[in-house]
Amino acid sequence: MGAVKKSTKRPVGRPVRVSEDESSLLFHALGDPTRRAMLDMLSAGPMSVSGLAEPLGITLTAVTQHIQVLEEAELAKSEKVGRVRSCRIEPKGFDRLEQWVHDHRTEWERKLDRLGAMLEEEDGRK
Amino acid sequence: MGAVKKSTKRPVGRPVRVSEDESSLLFHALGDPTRRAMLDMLSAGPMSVSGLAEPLGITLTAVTQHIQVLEEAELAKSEKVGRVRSCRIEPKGFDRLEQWVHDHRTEWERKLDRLGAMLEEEDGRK
DNA sequence: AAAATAGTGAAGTGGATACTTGACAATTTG
DNA sequence: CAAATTGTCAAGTATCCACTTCACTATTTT
Repeated sequence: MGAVKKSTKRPVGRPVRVSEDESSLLFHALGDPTRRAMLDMLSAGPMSVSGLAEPLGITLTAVTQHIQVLEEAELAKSEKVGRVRSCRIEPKGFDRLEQWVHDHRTEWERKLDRLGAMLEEEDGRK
Repeated sequence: MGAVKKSTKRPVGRPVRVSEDESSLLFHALGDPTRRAMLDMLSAGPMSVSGLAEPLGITLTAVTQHIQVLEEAELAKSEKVGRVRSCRIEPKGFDRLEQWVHDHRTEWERKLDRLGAMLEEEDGRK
């Protein structure tokens, strides 16, 4: 029986998710059209889970799951009053998105300007 | 032999993706930390696939796949010169993100202001 | 031309995700 | 209280997705 070889191989398949950073949570939450539709509905005012579920044509359970994702991203909030869970938009996540856009605009755009200049130079040289 | 019942059941499991809208492509692309890291690297200037792969500690294949996702979202562009594929940032996707944020800010924020007013009213009433 | 470099394509792996169902719990309503 | 309403929990399913490996092609370099 040979010694057990210490596997040097990297694991195959999707890497284990250790802990998700805020940006990933945010973009992931917004990446689903159903969730974006929910946010749009909520932009008209707070709604119950069933109020959201019916026009979307999905089950209450599905809506609850989506709400959870939105809450993790701080794009929505919900609280239970009686037997009804009332959902509403929360601005935090949206603010964070704006912040991200702002931060990266400055960072990338400077480069893009430089790039534009480079391309113009090339064109001129041709 | 009974007639084959026309299944009224909704299909179970993840719905098959038909065609993805631009927003989903965009948010999905940005939802992955590796891809965001790639964009940050590219913000310093164009890089080859292997140039990206090495510091990220993933295979060339993985990088190529990520680049494809970024290209679909119009966040990056790449072209092959000789045996090297040179990748760079493309502004279109980013512009679209800004547009999305802008559109939804007006739409949601109006509501949030109204909501804020309502809450203040409630507090005052209490 | 041989060897090294850079990338591509197809196929596979396993965790994540977007749903469902069905059984149950809690709150209203008749 | 019984029935209806509203939601929750646990578990299951099909698909997606972020990787990998391996075999291969195309371009430099020596």
